[in-house]
Amino acid sequence: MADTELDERKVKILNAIIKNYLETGEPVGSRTISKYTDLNLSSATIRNEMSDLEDLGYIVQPHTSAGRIPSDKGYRFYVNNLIAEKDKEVSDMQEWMIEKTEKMESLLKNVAKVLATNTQYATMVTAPSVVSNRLKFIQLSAVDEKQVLSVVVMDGNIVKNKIINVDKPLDNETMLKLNMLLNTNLNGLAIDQINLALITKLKEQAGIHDEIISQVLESVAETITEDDDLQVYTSGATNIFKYPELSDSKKASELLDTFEEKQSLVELLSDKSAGADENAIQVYIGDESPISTMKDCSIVTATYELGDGVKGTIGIVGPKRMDYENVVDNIKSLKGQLDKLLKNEGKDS
Amino acid sequence: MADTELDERKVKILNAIIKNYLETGEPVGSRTISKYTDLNLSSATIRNEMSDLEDLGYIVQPHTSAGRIPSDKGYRFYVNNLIAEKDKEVSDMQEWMIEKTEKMESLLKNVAKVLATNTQYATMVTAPSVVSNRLKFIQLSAVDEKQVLSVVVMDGNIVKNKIINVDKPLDNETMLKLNMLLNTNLNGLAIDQINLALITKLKEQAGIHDEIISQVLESVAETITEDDDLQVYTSGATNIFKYPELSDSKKASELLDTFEEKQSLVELLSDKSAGADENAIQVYIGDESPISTMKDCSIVTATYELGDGVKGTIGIVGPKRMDYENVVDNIKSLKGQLDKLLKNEGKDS
DNA sequence: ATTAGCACTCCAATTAGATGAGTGCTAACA
DNA sequence: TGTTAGCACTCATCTAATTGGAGTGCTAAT
Repeated sequence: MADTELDERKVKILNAIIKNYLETGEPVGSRTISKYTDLNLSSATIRNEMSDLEDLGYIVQPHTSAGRIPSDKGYRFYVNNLIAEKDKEVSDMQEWMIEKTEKMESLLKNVAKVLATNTQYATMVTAPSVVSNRLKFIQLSAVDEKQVLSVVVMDGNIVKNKIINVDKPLDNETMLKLNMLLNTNLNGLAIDQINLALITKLKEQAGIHDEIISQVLESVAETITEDDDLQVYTSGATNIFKYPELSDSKKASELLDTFEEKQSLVELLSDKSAGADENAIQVYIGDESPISTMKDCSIVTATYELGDGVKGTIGIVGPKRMDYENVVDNIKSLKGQLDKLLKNEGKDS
Repeated sequence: MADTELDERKVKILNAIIKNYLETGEPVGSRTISKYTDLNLSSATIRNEMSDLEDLGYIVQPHTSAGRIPSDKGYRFYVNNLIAEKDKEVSDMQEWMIEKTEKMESLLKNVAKVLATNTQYATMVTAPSVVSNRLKFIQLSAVDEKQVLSVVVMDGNIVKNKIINVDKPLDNETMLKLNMLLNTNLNGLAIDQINLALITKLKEQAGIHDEIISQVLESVAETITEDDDLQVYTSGATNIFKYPELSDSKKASELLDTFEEKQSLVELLSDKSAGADENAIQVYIGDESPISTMKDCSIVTATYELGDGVKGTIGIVGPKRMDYENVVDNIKSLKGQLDKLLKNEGKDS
């Protein structure tokens, strides 16, 4: 549709306006464009074209007799073209990051940090959602008379533990039996494969200890789903102060608040409403954002995968005039690396 | 010393000035004090006294012909008196918080949050330092051929795990033996009790598996000390926007940065230089702060204990005109609860 | 279709008063 | 001797008026 209403010259001018605005953050006038582009057109001509572009809704004037700035529609046009263009290459950088992959947690923290440093925007990364991730290992151990420790290891060496209280001590034999039972039946299963039938079967086999099994299972489920909703690592939130249009006290405070609160970030990152292609990079511009405190921002998100199921999400929040090109590149690169890193289960330590 | 250079009337006036400034955040003038206090003195007299107080360094004028605001020395005087006065009572509130004590981590997050909500300042809490904390339980398990999972449980149910790579698979028997060895020798020991002699002894007993033992021990040490330095939970950092004197773009950005970076917070919270009494509440006012970005803030910290050794620290950062009284009360109350909660090892779930 | 020229608009920065809270000092008073 | 009233003075803050300049829209000429 854009192709029909914009001729080539308008596209060029629009791009020039946006690029210039991305750099300066100031409204851009006709004279600037007249020189900035290689079109060799006078400012007057540019003015006419700009007037058209404004009518079409791609740019707006903050006030009469100011330059133009891109509207959300303008940004959208720019981004769409950009992504279409860039969808081939996935560069390899930041390899160094992989060294420090001791734990999922520190890995993700690092990812957020690297991304924030590279882009100078605020970033966030969700921990892989364990849905459709596979169990690798389960172990119960008696810590003392009344406490049992359950350790669950998932693919990708995500380890979770939980302490369960029991009424009376479990003897060694029972412990062994339960461990055997759990491992033989559950190993290699994805979470959503643990259904009621399986649970019933397990309980039967546990005999008089069925109650313990159910407690354990409950705790396993709990262990896994627990506060997965809350596992978001953020970094570079204070970068927003680098952009005057976001750093007035009220806006900055609200923004930083949502970054600290994290809950709404989870919702944002797990938002599947808009995007058709699950696997692609999502861009929310201004009002497109599902979070009201980010109406003046743009958000770029992408999901990374592990094994078969969809896993986690990385996201970047910045001003609308963010350097989409750089951001998309960075996210793609990181996404690629995470995919690779997490699928390769041999790698760990 | 303060007693010698300040007579009772000056103290009253100084207190009045500080209290008023705590409320308003505006420089306070002589007329205000003249009415505010029950001294029945004219503004002129107050002016004379204020002039004296300024000479003595307790208050300063932001500029000629403005009211006075407390200097760091003034705050210090106020705080010293305050704490001396309040050192008896430890109130009990926020009992509800205890319910959610599933894990140390979420507990501490909650502590930070509660404190931030109650005080409206920025707060931070360090995880208990495991030095001189006792080992309760160790378990090694083979996850697959090349990976061994080590789980370490400390007093207070702090659980840490780590995956160790091994060259060749360990058979069940060896595993059992190693577990036995580790648990019989190490359980109940504090970290600093695991010395070279003990390690040598363990290795000897492990026979041909001494290398594995040393790997495991290394990993245990690593597991425990790992990034304990980095375990700081913060909350309410954005509260600083509530205080105009801190919320100009530059200051706010720097402050929030140190809160995000966390590393310097660790140093701050583990700073033992100033305070004589380890167990008391520490107050840093303005320049007394070891962190340069907090020169315009005041910081209140306190340590909480578990078992025998010193444990973690809680801290509050706010404007110099913070409500010291409320803050101290809150910290004391929380400190008391944490002490109680963590010492009582029966409680868990 | 493009361009030069010009009047017009409006933001942003500057300046000039005006305001008022607060001080320091002096002189009078109890 | 300590306290108070009075007064001149300072200085941040607020308001309004002034200005400069960037940028536009329109028109007429090329």
